[in-house]
Amino acid sequence: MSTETPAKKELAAIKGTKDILPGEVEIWQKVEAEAKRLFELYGYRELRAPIIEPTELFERGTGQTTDIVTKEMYTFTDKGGRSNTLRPEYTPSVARAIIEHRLDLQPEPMRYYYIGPMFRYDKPQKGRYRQFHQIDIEVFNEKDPAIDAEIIEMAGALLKKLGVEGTETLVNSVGCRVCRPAYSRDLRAHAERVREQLCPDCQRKIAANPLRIFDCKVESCREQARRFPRIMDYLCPECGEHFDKVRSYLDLYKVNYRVEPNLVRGLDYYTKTTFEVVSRGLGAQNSLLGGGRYDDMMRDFGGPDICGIGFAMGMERLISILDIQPEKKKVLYFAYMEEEGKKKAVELARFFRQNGVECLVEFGYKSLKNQFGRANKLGAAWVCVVGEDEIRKRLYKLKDMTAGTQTEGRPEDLLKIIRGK
RNA sequence: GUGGGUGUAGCUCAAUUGGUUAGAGCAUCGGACUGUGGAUCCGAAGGUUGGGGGUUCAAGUCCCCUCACUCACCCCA
Repeated sequence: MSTETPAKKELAAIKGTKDILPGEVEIWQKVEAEAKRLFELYGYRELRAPIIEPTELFERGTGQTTDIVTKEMYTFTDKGGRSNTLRPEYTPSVARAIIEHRLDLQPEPMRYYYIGPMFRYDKPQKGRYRQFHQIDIEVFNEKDPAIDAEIIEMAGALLKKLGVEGTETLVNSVGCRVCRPAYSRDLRAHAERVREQLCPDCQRKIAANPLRIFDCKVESCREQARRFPRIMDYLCPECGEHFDKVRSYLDLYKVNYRVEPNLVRGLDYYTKTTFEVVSRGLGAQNSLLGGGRYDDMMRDFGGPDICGIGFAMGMERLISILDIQPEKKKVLYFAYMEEEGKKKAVELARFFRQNGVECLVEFGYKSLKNQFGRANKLGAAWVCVVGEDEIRKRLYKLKDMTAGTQTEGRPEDLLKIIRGK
């Protein structure tokens, strides 16, 4: 609105978003590569859905009553008057894609993974951003409890592969449409009876989300919560048996986990199994990944009656606790003299690149000393000198910047030296 | 949305009770050094002290507003 606003401010990345710059981006690439490799080992395939979806997809999928839908969505009206939303989570998009393309009629297993940005209009803090990235896993049409255990094991395998330590795996069952209503009713009634002993926050939660009272930090609330009914006592035979089997498969997979009866995920659609991996060192937002089963979503969308299960891992959170050094790149830097040298350097770089060597030719010619200085500063592994003598003899100098040694030879000879390194 | 903390050069930080022209290290660029890097020395550039208003002879410093970052609540990955 004001033209006097300083450019610095105008040009800043918007709140809750950030640039991932060279130097850090290599870590992201590494994590992405490891995740993809691992997921493919379990038979998962990448499914890339759009970043924007009809708003209704999340209203119906994520749930009308969730915080995500009621106050955190980036929603806008397009030129055709349609309401679109930058996806706040990925699961509804996959469900939509399956229905739209009838993937349930294909012979391939419906096991999908995806890595990409999600958007939630939250107030940013440690481990929470408005644009953040998730590694997402979805499996459809596998109702056997073995798959519940398998994806938990797979999540653990990825964390282990990346060297993540100090995590704890929490598992719970939230029941289904048969058994949960009775539990919710009893829990609410129970909380209502002791309303006066609860903090104002929890009094509000009685109506909104009574399960949340379990993790209040106020002592009086904790005291009361200990006497609240437990979901485990309400599970219907089907859910109870399912949960028992999940646990026995987790044991089979040798997964270390803890049953956390108060674990409730913030999305409406979960049924039966829910789980979460938390990590020390993440501050208040200690959930590294969370997921669960959602057996009713597809039917609710008017699609085939097939179940689903999945999890989402927060990449920013994951990377913030990783301690990995990106591999140092081996670069061949060209130092040349005069126009003739520059052209020859370009030509040589083409040869080396075709043979898989990363080359850097910078075009602001200065002194050789200056170019060596640049190469040193950039951490180049080698410098190839292209000057008058070299061009005349067709023998080029190659200096090993670490050892400080220099040899001379034809491009093919130099390539052998570089490869032998 | 609510609350706390912090905003000085690209980065990390100085600047006495409010008192001269806001400094230093690192990084950048140039030079010493015209076919060979790292070291050293010299020099340059870099700031509306986040922005706006107020108090004052005088504000980086005090007050108010605002913005950003950050931590926490709520909630979530």
